[in-house]
Amino acid sequence: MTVPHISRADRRRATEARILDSARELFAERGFDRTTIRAVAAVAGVDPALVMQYFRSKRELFTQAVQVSPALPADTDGDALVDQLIATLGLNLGGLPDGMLAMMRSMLTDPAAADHARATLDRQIGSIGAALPEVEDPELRAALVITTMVGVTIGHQLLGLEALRDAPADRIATLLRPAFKALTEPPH
Amino acid sequence: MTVPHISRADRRRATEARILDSARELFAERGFDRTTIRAVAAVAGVDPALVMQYFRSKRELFTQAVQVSPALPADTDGDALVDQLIATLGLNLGGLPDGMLAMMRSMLTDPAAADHARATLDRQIGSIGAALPEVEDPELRAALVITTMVGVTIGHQLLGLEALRDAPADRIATLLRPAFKALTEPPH
DNA sequence: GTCTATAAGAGGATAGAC
DNA sequence: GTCTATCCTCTTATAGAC
Repeated sequence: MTVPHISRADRRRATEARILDSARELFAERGFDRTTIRAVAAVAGVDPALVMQYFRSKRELFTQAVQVSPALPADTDGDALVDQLIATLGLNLGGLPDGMLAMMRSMLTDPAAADHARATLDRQIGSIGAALPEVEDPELRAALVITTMVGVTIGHQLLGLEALRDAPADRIATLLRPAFKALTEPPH
Repeated sequence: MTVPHISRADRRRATEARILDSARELFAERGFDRTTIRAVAAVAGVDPALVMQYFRSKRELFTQAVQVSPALPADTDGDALVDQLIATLGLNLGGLPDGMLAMMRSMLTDPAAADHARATLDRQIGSIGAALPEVEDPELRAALVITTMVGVTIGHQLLGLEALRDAPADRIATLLRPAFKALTEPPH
C-alpha cells in the first residue's frame, strides 16, 4: 500500500495557504491596521511566530494576500463594452474575492494599499478608455465609469447601505446600464 | 482706552477651535487610526495633555471633528434635482470640507465612522428617493446616484486618480449629468 | 490652567529553546 | 521546523507637580 506522499514541502504550502486565506479574510473585514498577526494566526490555527516565519513582515503578508488579478476587461470595442462592464459589476455585487475587498477596504487609510489601488484602477481606466475611441475625453469617461463601480461596490459590499443591501444584483445592473451608456456615448 | 475683552473663556474657545481644525485636517489626511493625539497637538501648537483635557478621548475628538452638516438636498422635485446633484458634486470636487473628508477617509476601517457614514448616506438617499415619485424603485435609484457621487469623490479627492485629477470639475459635471438623468428617469 | 511623568496595554518583531 | 519568552516601540490615558 502506497503511502500518500505528503512531503514536508506540501504541508508547508498547505499551512501557508491557510494563513494566507485567514489573512485575506481579516484584511477584507478590518483593513490593514486593525488586522493583527496574532488574529491571523488564531484564525489559521497556528502560532503567531509561524506567520512571521513564513512571511517576513505584516506588510509582506498583506502584499501577498491582495495579489489577485483584477481581471482586466478584454479589449472588445464599442457596445459590447457596456455589457461587459455590467457583467463585471454583477460579479462584483455577487461577491468580490477577499483579496480585492481587502485592497478596497484599506486603500483610503494605508498608503501602500492606496498605491496598489491607484495602479490597478488607472490600468483599468486606460484599458476601458482605449475601447472608447469615438468620443471626447475617453479616459475621463472611463474614469467615471470605474469610479461609479467603485462607489456602488463600496456602498453594497463594504458599507452595506440599506437601499442596496436588499436589491438583487441584476436589478442594479439593469438600472446602471443606461447610465453607463450615457457615460460612454458621444452627445447626440 | 477700552481693554479688548479677551476673557479666559474666549481664549479657551479659540484654542479648542484650533485643536479641532488640526484634528479635522489630520483625520481627513490619514484617517482615525493613524492620527495620533500627539500629532494633532503638534499641529495645533499645544501640549498633547491639553487635547485630552478639552476633549475627553480620541474618539470624542473625532466625533466632534466630523460633526458637519452634510447639506441635505432641499426637497425640490423632478428635473431640478439633477441640477442640484450636479451642483453638489461640483462643490464636492472643488473641495469637500475636511470634516466630510475625514468621515469618508475613515468609514471603511473604523466602525464608528462607518455607522456615521451609513446614517448620513441613508438619509440623503431617502431624501433624494422621495423626490423621485414617478419611477420604480426610487430609493434604489437614489442609492445608485449617491454611491456614484461617493465613488467619483473618492477617486478624485481621496485617491487622486490620474484621469480625474487634471479634469476640471465642470467637465466632470457635464459628463455625469446625462448619467444621472438616465438613473432618475423612467424607462422610455 | 498647563505641562511632566508615567502607567497601562497593544502589537510587531526577534532570539533561542525544544 | 515550531513555539516560548521577551524586547521594543508606540499610543492612549491619567495623576499630580508647578
